[in-house]
Amino acid sequence: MIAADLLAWYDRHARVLPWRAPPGSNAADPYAVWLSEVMLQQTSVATVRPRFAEFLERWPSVEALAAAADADLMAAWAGLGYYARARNLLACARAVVREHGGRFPDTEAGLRTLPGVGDYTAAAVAAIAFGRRAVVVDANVERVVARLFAIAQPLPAARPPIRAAAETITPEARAGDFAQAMMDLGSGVCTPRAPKCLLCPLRGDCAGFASGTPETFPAPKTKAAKPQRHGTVFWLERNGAVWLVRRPDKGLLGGMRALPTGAWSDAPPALAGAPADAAWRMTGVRVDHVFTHFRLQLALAKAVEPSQPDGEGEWWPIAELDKAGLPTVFAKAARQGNEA
DNA sequence: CAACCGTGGCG
DNA sequence: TCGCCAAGGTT
Repeated sequence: MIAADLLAWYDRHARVLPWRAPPGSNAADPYAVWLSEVMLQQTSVATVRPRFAEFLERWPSVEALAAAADADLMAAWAGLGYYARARNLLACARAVVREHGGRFPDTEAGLRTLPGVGDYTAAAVAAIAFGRRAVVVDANVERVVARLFAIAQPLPAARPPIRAAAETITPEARAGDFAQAMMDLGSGVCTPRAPKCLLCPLRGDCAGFASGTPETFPAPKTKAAKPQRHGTVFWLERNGAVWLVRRPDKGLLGGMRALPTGAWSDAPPALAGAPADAAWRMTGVRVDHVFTHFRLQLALAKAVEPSQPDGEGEWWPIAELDKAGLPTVFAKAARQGNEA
């Protein structure tokens, strides 16, 4: 009995995580569960742990979060990546307050209508916060199930059979614990490489283990090479302050505060796109950064005492740059721009 | 369906 | 050093 064996293992080995209800308690707060699930999308537990605590202290309820200023929320999310999550987080909190009286929908279908809540998150919140039976499938569950049933097709073709198999082992009772147990198992035992099968409570029911090569499931999807792109980042300084802009809501680093940049191209550019007339100096500093689907190298240009910059922006005190909420690539550029 | 969208840690 | 990977969602 896979679910019973897994739940017994979970009762002994569950990770203690701040967004989980204390052992023996059913007091999961839907707001905290939802917030943690959004933060955990494609983001490691170790990264989320301190940021979750910051958010929950600063915005203890969905009403408090819904009342946050956009700029404050975006700055608080800086460094976590996938910034559409932050925009959707705010839109979702406001929808819950305005359209649902401040209470999260308690069904998978109701949750699924909220911004930033997809199939996985709707199922996870329904199961963990509301005790609903829901089939929760994330990357951990995909791997565990592909091995349990020795599903050999490559992703994403393997998703429908994986989901069908997950459906057959999801219990009616304790569906939230079952989902978290599957994720704990995938994270710590049924790992992508070198799975620890000798520690696994499901070893006896695992077709992948029986095959002798459990680590080959699921077959990986082929990944495209990352192209190299280039651009210029502008450090514009006056009276101990630097000129910052806000990026458009859509696209890369959307909605985030940033240093001005020119357009990006396939080859090292010059000063096109400078935010003001000034005695620009190419510093020779290069800022390298890797995004999900391309590499970027920014050449750092620097100037002081310019004319009034073109367009919208703000002079930000250099001594307080750590409070500006810059995405990592611009935090790196700013640190080097200040020294160059 | 596939492209787009960040970042940090680890082997 | 570098590729892989993570509690995915949107278009």
